Parts: sequence; structure tokens; C-alpha cells
Amino acid sequence: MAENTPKSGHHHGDLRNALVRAGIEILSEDGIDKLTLRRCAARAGVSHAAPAHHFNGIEGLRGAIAEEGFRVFRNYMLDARGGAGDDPHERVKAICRGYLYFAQDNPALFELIFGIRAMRQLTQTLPESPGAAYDVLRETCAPFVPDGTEPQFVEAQVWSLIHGFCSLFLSQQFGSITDLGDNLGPLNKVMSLLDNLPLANRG
Amino acid sequence: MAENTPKSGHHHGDLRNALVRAGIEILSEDGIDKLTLRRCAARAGVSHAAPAHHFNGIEGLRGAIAEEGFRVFRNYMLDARGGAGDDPHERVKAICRGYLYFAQDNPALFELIFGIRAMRQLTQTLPESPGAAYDVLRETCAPFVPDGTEPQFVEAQVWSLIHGFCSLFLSQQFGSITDLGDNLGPLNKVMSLLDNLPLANRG
DNA sequence: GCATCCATCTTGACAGCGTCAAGTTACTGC
DNA sequence: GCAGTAACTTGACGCTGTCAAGATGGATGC
Repeated sequence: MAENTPKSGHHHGDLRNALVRAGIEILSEDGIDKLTLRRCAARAGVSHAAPAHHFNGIEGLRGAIAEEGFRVFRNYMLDARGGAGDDPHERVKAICRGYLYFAQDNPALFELIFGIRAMRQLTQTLPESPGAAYDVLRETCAPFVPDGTEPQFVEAQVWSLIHGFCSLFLSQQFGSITDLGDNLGPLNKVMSLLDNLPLANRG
Repeated sequence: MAENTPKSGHHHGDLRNALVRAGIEILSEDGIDKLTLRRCAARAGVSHAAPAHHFNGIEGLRGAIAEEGFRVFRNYMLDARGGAGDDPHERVKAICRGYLYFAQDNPALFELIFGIRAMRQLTQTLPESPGAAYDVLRETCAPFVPDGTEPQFVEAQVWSLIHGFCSLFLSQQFGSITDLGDNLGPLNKVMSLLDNLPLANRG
């Protein structure tokens, strides 16, 4: 990332990436409420108005951080799926595990990229990042969509289930059944709804 | 509501409820970003610092509005379930329909009460309101939980599925398949995951 | 009937926020 | 070496939540 534009060394050199990095640090240390242009500026050691110049306002900064967030998110799913075998059901459950691990490890980042109005805006203004993450879902769900039919339905089933679970998990709605560190029991139980997902018989 | 404390007519008489009402109006007219203490004060015709006195800060105001939101939310589920018959699967799908209708009719209120950190806080500081709504889920899921076992698992399955669906719906992730006003096709398809939910055989 | 108390609400101030206009700095192209 | 321009600073503005201090007026005690 930092090697992307190393030679554009005007004053700071790589302020844009420094600000994104500062923002991610603030997110994980202080939470989403403390993610402000001025705090990012202070942490990067520049004036209070510098970030606005690079990102065209707070929404631009959040978008840039979200891009990085989607990249991390996608890697969580890919890593989890890499450890699964070839069984299609197992692969779906694997990306869901990655989804949950990402939420658990990066709660504020999850909130930033999956907040309702944030997500709506992101899919419109910079669709590539969520798109690349969605592709992982699409590939993994492919064995379940019959040839010639729309894939969105199966994808919506899987996505709704895991997204709802993670959102409720982060807001501590499963307090009594998910307060253990890596007890995946509740996740597995919820995900068992997908056990009956029929495989498409391909011609 | 207004009749709850009619006699405490000091200066304004019922400022607390007036502020909650103003807040709900602002939410539906201008969105969650515009819900501020000062705007509520202005709409209610009082000084800028009056709301803080009643609600002990912005979080208190949001909590009071959320209480009302949960009441409305619960009624949406009850209304939908009232129109369903006795079939347990149909009743579950009915409350999910109510869940979605609530989200559709009150997107900003949905965001207020179901935002991740908001929800976490609400279940701790004023658990009665979300609790009353949760009871509707619990009752409706009861036919699926075997005697003597924990009900949380089935509840988590249903809740995750519908909560995820509504969150993604509100953030327009199902754009191409849910842009019709009352086309419940996508919801029904996603909810069909629950068709195989086994009924508990009661002794 | 009157004094007192106190909850209710107002006023004024403060720091932090995003944003904008104007100015300064330093690299780049010629 | 000079002009042009991108990068960044400075200072100001209005809006936000919060706090301290003051004003108001109904309720209570006598």
C-alpha cells in the first residue's frame, strides 16, 4: 500500500495512507465515535484541515477506511475457506466462520463498513471493494444455484443468516450463549439451517 | 403516554413526551444524523439545554426514543402474527413479515434501536423494552423447542435470519430483487430456510 | 396568607466537530 | 530560474453536547 505512491513526496509523502492507517488505529483503540478528521490529522501529525483535502470530507475518509476494511474482511473469508475441504456445505460454513471472526476481531471496522447508511453509500460510491468481498460469497454459493437461475436467492439466504448473526453477536444479544472466546457452538447451531440447502444438479 | 403524567404541569407540562415525539418526527423526516438535542428542543419550543435536563444527555434521549421504537416494533410483529393462523411455521413467518414492515416503514427508527452499539447499550440500561419485543419471538418460536431444552437456539436462528435480511434490505443490498413496494418474494424465499424447522413433539 | 423549597427551564459559555476561504510552501515542467 | 500547481496550513464559521449559574413558578409547611 505504502509502496503504491512512494514518489509522490510533496510535503508528507504518503499522507493519504498515513491517514487511513491512523483512522484504523483510532477505530480499534477508541471506537467509531472517535473517528474524526481532526483526530486522524493529529495522529498523523498534520494540520486539522489536511484530511479534508485528501478525502473531500469525512465521508471520503470513512470510504477510504472502508475500502481497506473490505479488503481485510475478504481475506478473513478466504483464509477460513482455504482451510475447508471441497464439500460445498463446509465451504459455506467456512466463509461464515471467517465473517464472524472478522466481526469479533474488528468490531468497530465491522460497524463502519456494515452500518446501514454507510453500506448503502459504499455500494454506490465505491462498489469494487464490497463487490470483491461479495464475489467470495457468490463463488462459494455457486454449487447451490441451478444452472440458468438467479444466484441472488441462495446468496441472500446465506448472507442474511450470517450477517444477522454477526450483528446480533456484536451487540451482545447472545450474551449467555456466546460469551466464550472461541466457542462456535451457537454459530454452528444457527448455521445448521443451511444443512438442508439442496445442491444443484448440474447438466 | 401523555396521560401518564398530566398533573406534573410545572412550566411546560409534558415536555418529556413532547421531546420524544419531536425526536421521532425528526427521525422520520430528516434521518438519524439530524436527531440532536438542540433540534428536538427547537421543535418543542424550549431552550437548547432543556432536553439534557430531562434525559441526562443525548444518550438518554436516544434511549427514550428507542423505548417508544421498541413498542412500535413489537406491535408490528403482533399485528402481523394476529393475521396468521395457528400453523407454527406460518406464525414465525408472520412476525418476520412484521419485522420487515417495521424496518421499511421506520428505517431511521430501526437504525436507532438496532444499531450495534445502541442495541448493546439498550439491553443493558433499559432491558424491558427490547425484552417485551423479544418475548414475541420467544412465544412464536416455542413450538419448535423441545421440552426441557434451551429456547435460545431456535430463537437465534430465526432472529439472525430476519435481522440480517432487514439490515441488508435497508442498506439496499438486495436492490435488484427488492425494489418493488410490497413484493415479498425475496423475503419468502429467504424465510423458506425455516420450512424445515422441526416441530418439537411435546409429551 | 405567606415564606420556603425545589424541580423545571433559561442563559451564557466552552471545547470539539466538519467545512470553507485564503494564504503559504515546495515540487515539477519548461 | 521561473511560472504553475498540488499539498498543506491558518483562521474563521456555525453546529454540536455539556456544564454552571441564574430565573421562574408551583407545591408544601406553618
